[in-house]
Amino acid sequence: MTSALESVCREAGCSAATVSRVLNDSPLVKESTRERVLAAVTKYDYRPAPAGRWLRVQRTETIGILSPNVGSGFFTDVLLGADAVAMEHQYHLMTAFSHGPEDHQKLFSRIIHQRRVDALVVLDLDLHSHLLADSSRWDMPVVSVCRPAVERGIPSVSIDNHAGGYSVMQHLLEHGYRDIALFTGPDNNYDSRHRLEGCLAAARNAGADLAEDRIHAGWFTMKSGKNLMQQMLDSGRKLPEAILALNDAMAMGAMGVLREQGLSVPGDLAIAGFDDNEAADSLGLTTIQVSHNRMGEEAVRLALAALANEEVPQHIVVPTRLVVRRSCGC
Amino acid sequence: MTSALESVCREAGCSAATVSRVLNDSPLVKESTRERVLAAVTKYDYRPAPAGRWLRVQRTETIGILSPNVGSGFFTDVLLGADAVAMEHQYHLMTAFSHGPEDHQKLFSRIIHQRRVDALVVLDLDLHSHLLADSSRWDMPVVSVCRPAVERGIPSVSIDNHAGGYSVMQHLLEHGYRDIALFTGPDNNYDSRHRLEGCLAAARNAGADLAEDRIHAGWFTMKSGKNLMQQMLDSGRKLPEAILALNDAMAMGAMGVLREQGLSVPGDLAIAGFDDNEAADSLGLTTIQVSHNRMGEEAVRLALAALANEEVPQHIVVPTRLVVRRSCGC
DNA sequence: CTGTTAGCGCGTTCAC
DNA sequence: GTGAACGCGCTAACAG
Repeated sequence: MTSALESVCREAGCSAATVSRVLNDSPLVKESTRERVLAAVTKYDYRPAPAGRWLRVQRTETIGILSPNVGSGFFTDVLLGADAVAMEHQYHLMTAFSHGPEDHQKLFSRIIHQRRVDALVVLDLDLHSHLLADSSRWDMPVVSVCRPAVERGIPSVSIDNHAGGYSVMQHLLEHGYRDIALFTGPDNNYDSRHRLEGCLAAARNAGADLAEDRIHAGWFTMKSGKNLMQQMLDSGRKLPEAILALNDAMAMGAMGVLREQGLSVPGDLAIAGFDDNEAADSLGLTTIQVSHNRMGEEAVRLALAALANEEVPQHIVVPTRLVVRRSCGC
Repeated sequence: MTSALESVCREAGCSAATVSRVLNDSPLVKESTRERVLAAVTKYDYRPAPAGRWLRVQRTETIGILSPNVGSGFFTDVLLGADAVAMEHQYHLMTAFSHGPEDHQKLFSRIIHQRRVDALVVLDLDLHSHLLADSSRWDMPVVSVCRPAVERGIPSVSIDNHAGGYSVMQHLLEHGYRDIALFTGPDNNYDSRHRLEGCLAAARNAGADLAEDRIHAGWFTMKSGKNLMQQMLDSGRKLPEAILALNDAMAMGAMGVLREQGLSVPGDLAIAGFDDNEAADSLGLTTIQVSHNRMGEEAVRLALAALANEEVPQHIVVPTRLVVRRSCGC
């Protein structure tokens, strides 16, 4: 059988090794030879099969991206940033989604243990699970996004949840609101906890006390925002002056219920969120903006640096920014 | 060097060939041997390196997914459906994004010509570009999502834009609205054209004529929805009774402007969209729902079928559904 | 500078 | 049923 490579060798009058050198930009090739080879490569439209290279160099030059969180624009934004950086470095991304915590194990073994990729970026997975137990045996760089896991020796990229919580709370306080209700995420949720701490710190600094029974835990979903709002209305208790939802999805859910009840935002009640998701602008929602794009970029940079055996910072914090719209009363 | 495979062979007292047979579920292995091998595999945690397999079988068992459209939940939904089906069949997805039309060429050559994947699902790319010229030479199954390319011999998955346009328009007409403005996408946009045709058909059937100067072309972005709405207000012309935006993003933009101007929806003006995106529910937007998930699933099914040399349908149309909320006046 | 050789780790004959 | 031998396509090491 006459492969394309053989044809190229014949045409260029050289061996396969030289063709390989030319295609890999080796400096050890005479200019005239290089030109002959490139001409032959073009003529026969020769493209090296990557599997051969993979086998030889023991690398796939592919980065996997694993995520449970695909319902919102968040994932998509991170992915786009990650893709851009991977692209620059001739790397590819492979995506995989866990369809629930039970799936993690299966995914990890398929992706990590099969060594189908060189490094792994993990989005928002609970790395404190048993999977982490043998992280040292993975023998593969893993970067965590949104779940700092420094104590495990896993570099991570996260956002400044504390500062974000602080500044949005501070803004509401500056409006003069004192009776502020908080819709948090699950108690054990990393983002929720840190955002909450930021809020409480801001309240403390302003000499405002947040009543414990004004803190309501939800699930960071639109539906749970709806539920919390509905419960608050049903309780018959006086409404707070403002609601601070620790993510936009819950804020959106709450706004939906208020709209249905004929209550106006911010007329009857101010609202603020956290995330600055796609809908925030059209809803006029005051919120905290995070560059998800940037998170993806930093994550891939960390992964690539680790692959190159460079020193990598253990933890990159991407800054947040308050975006003031009308829902807070501005 | 003592590889994990050698250890397994020694432990199980057999050759590498038998280990391979066991791991590939070959029926030609005695049960007792199989058990010994599996035990050894577990003991040494042996996992075949895929690169060797890829090289041997000339397949990567990976499906690439290529998309320019990552700003909304749409992409994410399709990806999730695609992932689920790929997963079932032990396939992986590799993602790549074109950052503008100039990029397509580069991406195609990296992904298709390098044969890094076995098949390619292309989202929403303009396949009528010059890239299609040599589609027959790709020698790789390509499935198009959102851009039927039957005439090119490329199977595709798309939504029933015509029926969707028809039913949402019909609904507005049933409300009694006659002066209806349309916000369309770019004139050359496939979805926009077909949705528009559906709308016009519905109007025709109802004996309602749509004035040409009530049809405004935008860019399917929130911003362009804002602009069109603002222009309409600035023109001083009497507002229409309803606005039908041919995607939700533009409807959201329009609603944002109306809110700023103190106009109420549907009080002063009814609005409907198309897509049923994430924010549609909280905005109370009447719209057309499409199962993006399903599109991803069908696309991967088509790709896998083509890889198995099965007969594949040339065109799968995913149905749409009218979702009635409050913005239309219901 | 270039060619020859060898081997990456599998799956697959073809003997036995 | 099983093992030995081969080769997938490429690149690193060494020789010249």
